[in-house]
Amino acid sequence: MGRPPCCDESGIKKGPWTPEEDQKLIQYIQKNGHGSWRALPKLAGLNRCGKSCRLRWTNYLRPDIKRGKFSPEEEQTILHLHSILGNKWSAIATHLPGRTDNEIKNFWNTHLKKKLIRIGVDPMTHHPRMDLLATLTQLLCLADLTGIMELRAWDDHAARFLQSLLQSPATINMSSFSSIIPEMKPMSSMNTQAPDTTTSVPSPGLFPAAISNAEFYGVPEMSFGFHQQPLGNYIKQDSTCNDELEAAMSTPSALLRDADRSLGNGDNCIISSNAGCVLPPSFWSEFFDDPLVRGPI
DNA sequence: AATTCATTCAACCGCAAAGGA
DNA sequence: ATCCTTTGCGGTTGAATGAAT
Repeated sequence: MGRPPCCDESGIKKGPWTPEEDQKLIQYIQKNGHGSWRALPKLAGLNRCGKSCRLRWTNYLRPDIKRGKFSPEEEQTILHLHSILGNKWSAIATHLPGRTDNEIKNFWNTHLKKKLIRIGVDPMTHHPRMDLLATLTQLLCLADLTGIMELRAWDDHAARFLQSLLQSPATINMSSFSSIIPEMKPMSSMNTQAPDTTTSVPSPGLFPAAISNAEFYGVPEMSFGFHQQPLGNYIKQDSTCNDELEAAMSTPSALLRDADRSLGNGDNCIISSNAGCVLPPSFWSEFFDDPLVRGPI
């Protein structure tokens, strides 16, 4: 025999709460506090189990609950904390006043997770989807795109970005990124150990230095550090970035647009730096304000 | 206008942790 | 140390709603 469910008593109501039930619960708690949740329903005159009452109060009726859409700042905080804490919704909720763990969990599952997938980032590890990137690079190598590029049907930046990808070895390196975005710091300039790029599967979460830099409340920096090793055949870490690529990646928006064009306006865009770095909040503001990233919500 | 499909989110379930006897 | 009860958490479900056909 397994453990009986908490609400197996006959006649105990389940499902959506009525306004009358809400009122009873609010009035009781305001007058007496919740006390023992198990005892509460009887005392409050509710035909519900204690668990259901607790859930209704903490997720909906509590007076300090904040309602409405999540702000971009809240989005950033959730993304950041999730990259460190994983699916610890209650822990994440403690950093977002007025938001419940349930609300954050729902928001994650219905919006943020999809958004990360759309831009080619694994929502669990917060690393780029290397399988997608590998496929893209293979496709680019297989496809004869010379004609298209000569027609200049795309803008120069996109075409040059593609060209640079197709070069073997291509030339992208982290020092170039830091010159593109002024506030961005290469990991190598920080007092940290470089990530282990010999492993094909990146360790979950952010690089240690990025974590230690993250002061949750101020959200001073967001990490954008990825392992580069699986791309090693195509992108060499110790070579220099060409000017065209720098220009193409001058802003997050441009970077995304170019990536999207490279894919032929597909759903998945891939952004990759080939070494760890830390980006300032301003980067992410623009990043997630971009209609291409935001998508139809 | 009717039907189907997709999305959202409140609520539930089961498990684990915490706390008290 | 062990058992039992209560509380909290995370995953999942399904009704309601909106969008597409």
